[in-house]
Amino acid sequence: MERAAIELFAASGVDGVSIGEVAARAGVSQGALYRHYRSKEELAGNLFSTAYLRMAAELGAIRGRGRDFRPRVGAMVEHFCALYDRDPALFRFMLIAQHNLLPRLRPDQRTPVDEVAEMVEDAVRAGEILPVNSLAAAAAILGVILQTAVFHIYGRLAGALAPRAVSLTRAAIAAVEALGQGEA
Amino acid sequence: MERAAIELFAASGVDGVSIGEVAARAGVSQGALYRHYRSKEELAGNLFSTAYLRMAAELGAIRGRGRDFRPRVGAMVEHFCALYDRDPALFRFMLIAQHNLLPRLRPDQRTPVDEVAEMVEDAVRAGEILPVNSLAAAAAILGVILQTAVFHIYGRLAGALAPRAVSLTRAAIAAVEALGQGEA
Amino acid sequence: MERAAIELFAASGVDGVSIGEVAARAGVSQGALYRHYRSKEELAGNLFSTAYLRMAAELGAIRGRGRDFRPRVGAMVEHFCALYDRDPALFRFMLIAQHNLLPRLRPDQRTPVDEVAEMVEDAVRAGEILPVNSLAAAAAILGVILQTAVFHIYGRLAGALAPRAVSLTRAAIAAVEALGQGEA
Amino acid sequence: MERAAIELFAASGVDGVSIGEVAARAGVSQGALYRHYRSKEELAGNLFSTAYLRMAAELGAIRGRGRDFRPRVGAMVEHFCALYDRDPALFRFMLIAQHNLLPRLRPDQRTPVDEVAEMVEDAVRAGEILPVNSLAAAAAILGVILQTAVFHIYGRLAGALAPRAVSLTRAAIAAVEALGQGEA
DNA sequence: AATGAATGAGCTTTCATTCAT
DNA sequence: TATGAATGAAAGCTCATTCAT
Repeated sequence: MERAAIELFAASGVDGVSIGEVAARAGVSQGALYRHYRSKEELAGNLFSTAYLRMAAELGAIRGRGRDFRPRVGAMVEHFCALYDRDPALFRFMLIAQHNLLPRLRPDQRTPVDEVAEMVEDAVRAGEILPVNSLAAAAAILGVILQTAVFHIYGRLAGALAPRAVSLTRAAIAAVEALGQGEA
Repeated sequence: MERAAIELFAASGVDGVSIGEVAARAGVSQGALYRHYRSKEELAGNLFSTAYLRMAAELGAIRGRGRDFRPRVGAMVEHFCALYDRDPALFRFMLIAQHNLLPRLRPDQRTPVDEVAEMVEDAVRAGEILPVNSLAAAAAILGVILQTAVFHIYGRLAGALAPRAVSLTRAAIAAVEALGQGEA
Repeated sequence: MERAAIELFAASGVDGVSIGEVAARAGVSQGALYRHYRSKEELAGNLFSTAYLRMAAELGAIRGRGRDFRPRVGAMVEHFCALYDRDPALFRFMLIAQHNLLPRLRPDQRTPVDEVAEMVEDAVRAGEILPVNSLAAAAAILGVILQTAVFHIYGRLAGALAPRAVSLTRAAIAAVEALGQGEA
Repeated sequence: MERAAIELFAASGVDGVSIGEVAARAGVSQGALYRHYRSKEELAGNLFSTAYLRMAAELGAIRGRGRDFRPRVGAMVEHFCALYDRDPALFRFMLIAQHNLLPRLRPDQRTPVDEVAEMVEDAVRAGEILPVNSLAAAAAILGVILQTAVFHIYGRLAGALAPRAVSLTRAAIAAVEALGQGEA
């Protein structure tokens, strides 16, 4: 059921898919959906929150596994690539749905953005990189990764994302370092 | 009318806005909209195509004004920042709507992606940067810019985008150079 | 303008044609139609009444030209065939539109049905045919003619209607005579 | 639901009746109609096809029950009269709707016209009547019946149709025989 | 007098949601 | 508990009609 919803939402957007289509693809009745979710909005919101916060937790775990900036960025990039390769529909769903569903998160919930930004702050504190606005840096890191994923989704780039992980990591780090050089 | 539509589409997505709402905000009747656009889809599609292709043309003009890679990237980044600062609603509309509306473009129409990628190819040919997959490089450049804009939209970053143009340019160029170092 | 309306109404029915389509085919603006007719219903009603009452008047004239039953029936049949061959659209319009527009006629207006029925009464009075319900006889006469026209419209019968006039006349008269034999 | 639709369509034509009116008369919601028929056009089309093809099948059965021309015509006429008396709304619906809905039938589907025409061909082959164009003959037979029904619908003739069956049969046969006399 | 943009009511259709079975 | 028919509130769209120019 969740699978059916994610695939359809990824293809047509939440508003572009009816409950009937989700039920049909899931092989259950329309009414059955309402036993698990009180409304379509709750269905979409739950799916998004679950995936988004889980990604945040996984990035948090990566952050907890090491101390050095470069390997941490590398591990995060690899994580994004692995998720994309394993479940492009889920990835696309998150990219599309964030515009409508991000505001539903409670302000205290840790997001992937928070984790990336905090990792940058760690690196600044440790003197590994020049001082930099951590959110601006997070934007650069995520932008490099996500826009590459978008190009894969739209067919501009072919193949799996994982083979690009090394160069994406290098690009993300270079971008952050370049940002820092302006703060002097 | 176009303004009303862009602002509402930017706020709630095309599917999240009814023709009635567009008409009400534009101060005209619903029927009047259909004198100008044959359907809601055509309205959204026209608005998107116009803005998207215009951006491509402007990037193309920038490409035509100079030869050197770094100033060109700088001019493009500034162009994006200026558009964002001048019309954040239009910017947000393009970011949101691309997922549904990009497939409506004819394959022969030049997009911003094409222009950025070609600029990268120019630089490779001129020996200004190491050889690199031009689309991967375009993804890095656009990712750095657009994700920063997204953070502004969501309030993660404050103020205008223009002041960030210089450091964004540096970050974008650094990212592309870093990508090239992997191709050796 | 009237021509355009008749052709379109004949093809799709009055309700199936918009004022805009009539105006477009007539080469005038929509507003211009309202200078001549106060509403679409008046347009359709006027066209129908004019054609229908004119046909009645012409049948009345035929009735006035002779006394004998058989030649009168023949002249009427020929008249129907000629109208069909000259203007099938008008014929089809009358056949289709009567269901909606007949009730708009004033009860005192003489219709084709009245003329045919009265011709039958003349013949009964003159002893040319056995006594018969004149409306039942009119139904037989008109039925033979009109259903043949319908078959031409739908392509079941090909060519012009005029060549069938003689046999249709014979059939119509035979039907009336057969009706009369039951009244004994 | 079907009943409500037939009665309303018979009174005002398919285009003259809204789905809301059908639903109201049927005592269900508008949406409920769409569980059974995908569109108003499908509703009208199904009702027409069902009734029209059923009539064809019943005429076919009559044709199969006997061999001789006159009793067959009589049985068919009686069948039309009985249908009219039992369900004048359905009869009127078929008369009105054929102009729009006949083209929806597949060419291979047998219609009442086919059955009547084939019955005529049988009679010609058996030497019961003079050679005659079977479709022209079918037009005469159907015209005599249907135009009489039309007169009943419009109040020109009163009472039930069944009492007219015998004389209508005589008239129809006489008309066909008269047609044949022209072919010599 | 003619135009054609604008109106607003009404139409067909969809769909999230409910509920009897 | 699961189903799917029914609901009713919109939505997108059309169109007869009006009216400023």
